[in-house]
Amino acid sequence: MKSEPHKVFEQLLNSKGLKVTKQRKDILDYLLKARKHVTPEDIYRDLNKKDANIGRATVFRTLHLLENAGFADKIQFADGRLAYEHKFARPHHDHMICVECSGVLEFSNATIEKIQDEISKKFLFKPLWHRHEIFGRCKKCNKMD
Amino acid sequence: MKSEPHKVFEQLLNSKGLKVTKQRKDILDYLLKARKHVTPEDIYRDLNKKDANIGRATVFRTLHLLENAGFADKIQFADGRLAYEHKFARPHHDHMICVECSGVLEFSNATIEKIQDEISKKFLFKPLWHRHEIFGRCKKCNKMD
DNA sequence: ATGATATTGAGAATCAGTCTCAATTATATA
DNA sequence: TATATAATTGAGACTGATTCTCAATATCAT
Ligand SMILES: [Mn+2]
Ligand SMILES: [Mn+2]
Ligand SMILES: [Zn+2]
Ligand SMILES: [Zn+2]
Repeated sequence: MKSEPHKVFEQLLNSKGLKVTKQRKDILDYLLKARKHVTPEDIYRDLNKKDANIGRATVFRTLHLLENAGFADKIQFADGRLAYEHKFARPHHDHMICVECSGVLEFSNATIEKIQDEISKKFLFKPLWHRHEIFGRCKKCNKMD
Repeated sequence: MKSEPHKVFEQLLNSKGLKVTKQRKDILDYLLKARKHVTPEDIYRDLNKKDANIGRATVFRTLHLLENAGFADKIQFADGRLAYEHKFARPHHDHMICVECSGVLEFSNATIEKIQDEISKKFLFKPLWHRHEIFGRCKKCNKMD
């Protein structure tokens, strides 16, 4: 049984004349099953632990594909590292990122989103996407100092 | 006559047992005079046009120093490039960044800032800094498509 | 002026990400 | 199913940004 996200992804590939490959399916799968934001290197390492070998280039290519299609989003830790999460059946949200443990808390606030749109309009700026990241110390890391 | 920011910077250096060097003064000066967000490479290139030569390493080292001291902030363009601006007598603000021309518009909104703090508190997250960047097309680039 | 110490720039090293290209794979069609 | 065509792949070279190393130099307290 093929999950809904896989179906949707394959429809996208078909509609663009792209091919449904094992690598693309594996990477989407990995993102769907991940419980946290994962780095390209996580994906590369973990998928190569199993059977198949998959190239780094393919990991990056596929992440870009998913991102451009609106199926994945990225966040950036305090040290610059990028991490991805899938967007299937997940509403938009922003992040609080711990500078100690790189733990991520998610939040969303309708008022903030509304004000953003008003500001954009005022400046005649056409917003495409945004990132709103709060860096600090999570509850746990705060206690330990 | 030494400007206030230079005085403050030198106080910081003294208080940390660091030395007041020509390179550090030149880089601060460059930031103070820049009318826009500048990249490390901008600084490196322009300062080397004149007399002195200054190493790339020193540019990065000094930017980190200023950033950690709270005297400079960075933003990141859609393609990942970093740019800096000084924070002397400039209140906090966030950015709208054009994905076409990398032009930057600045905004600040007290309500958004307040809600952020409330959210942080709710999650027992201790915020240190944040970035709120809206990517899209500026008025000019929007017209041209 | 001297000496202790911090700073410097050149260039090597690192790192994430991109590019190249020959071999492989997916898919449409017969 | 076999074939033809075009997209995809992984290895590894390459890139650009940043960091590191270290011997030479500059700063500053004395
Ligand atoms: Mn998230
Ligand atoms: Mn700004
Ligand atoms: Zn933490
Ligand atoms: Zn623009």
